[in-house]
Amino acid sequence: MDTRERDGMRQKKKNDLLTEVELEFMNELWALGEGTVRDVLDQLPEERNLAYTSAATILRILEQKDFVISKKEGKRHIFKPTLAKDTYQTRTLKDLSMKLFDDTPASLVARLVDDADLSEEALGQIRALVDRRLKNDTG
Amino acid sequence: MDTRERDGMRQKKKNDLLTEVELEFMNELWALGEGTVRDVLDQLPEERNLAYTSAATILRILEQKDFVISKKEGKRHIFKPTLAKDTYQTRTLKDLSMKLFDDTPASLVARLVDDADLSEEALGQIRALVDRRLKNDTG
DNA sequence: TTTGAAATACGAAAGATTTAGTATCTACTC
DNA sequence: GAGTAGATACTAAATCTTTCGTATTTCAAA
Repeated sequence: MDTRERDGMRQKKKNDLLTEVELEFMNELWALGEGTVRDVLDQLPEERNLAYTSAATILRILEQKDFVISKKEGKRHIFKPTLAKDTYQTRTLKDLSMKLFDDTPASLVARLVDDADLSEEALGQIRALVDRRLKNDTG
Repeated sequence: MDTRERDGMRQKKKNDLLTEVELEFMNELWALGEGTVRDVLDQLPEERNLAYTSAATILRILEQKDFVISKKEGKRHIFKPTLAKDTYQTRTLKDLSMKLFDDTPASLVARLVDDADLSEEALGQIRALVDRRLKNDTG
């Protein structure tokens, strides 16, 4: 009934994307470089009001899923991302492009530049980025 | 303890993003324009193997969440998206930009054009899009 | 008008995610 | 060494997501 249960493959639903809360935590760790439960918790906005043990649980889960590793220093754990934010950004864009933009990245950018809210400045930056990349490839 | 429970606001956790399976279904509806449970089910890939009643449930949930409306025709329901795919694409990009790209769309595009897998063709298309938008704004 | 195939309505099991409580451990201070 | 502040380990409740079964309804053919 479930694909994963057949013929002994038994892979645990390749979950290479972060959940909402996991991403929230990874963002703090990416900003910090590394940190303890307390460090991450202190980065969260005032109104977040998350229990210390909840934060510890999230980090434990991130470690189980191999998004972070931890080393012990004294009595506390220090957590560090196992992948760069860049890498995860690329992965996410590929996924989004596939699921919502017919696997054509150009249409993703099309939607973005059609967005009325996009500033002239942002538009200029985008153009510069594309130009640079095109030059580097051909030159 | 939960923000939504305070001071009578009682808004049901503004959930303007689709879950994975919901998106899968909306993609079919966007492609079809509109359709019955059977129509959508028939669009899904062979190996998906989803029970008819499961599909019906997903569509019911989508209607509860106001992503689709239905009209009755004979004994069956015909479901139709309440928002255009374009609109949802923009919404998703805003969300992603905020959560993973420091709210700067340019850095999202930066990551996209830095992706080695991106074809020359896609890059050209992207450039054309940006150029056109810039011309339209200034001209 | 009976009846049967196909549709809907409803409920709920199973799994994933988010949050937090209780128990335990650890290092420092006295 | 005993006590304690603060950390981790483990368990689990609450909610959300995904899936499907059973009961009921509906239209149309015989």
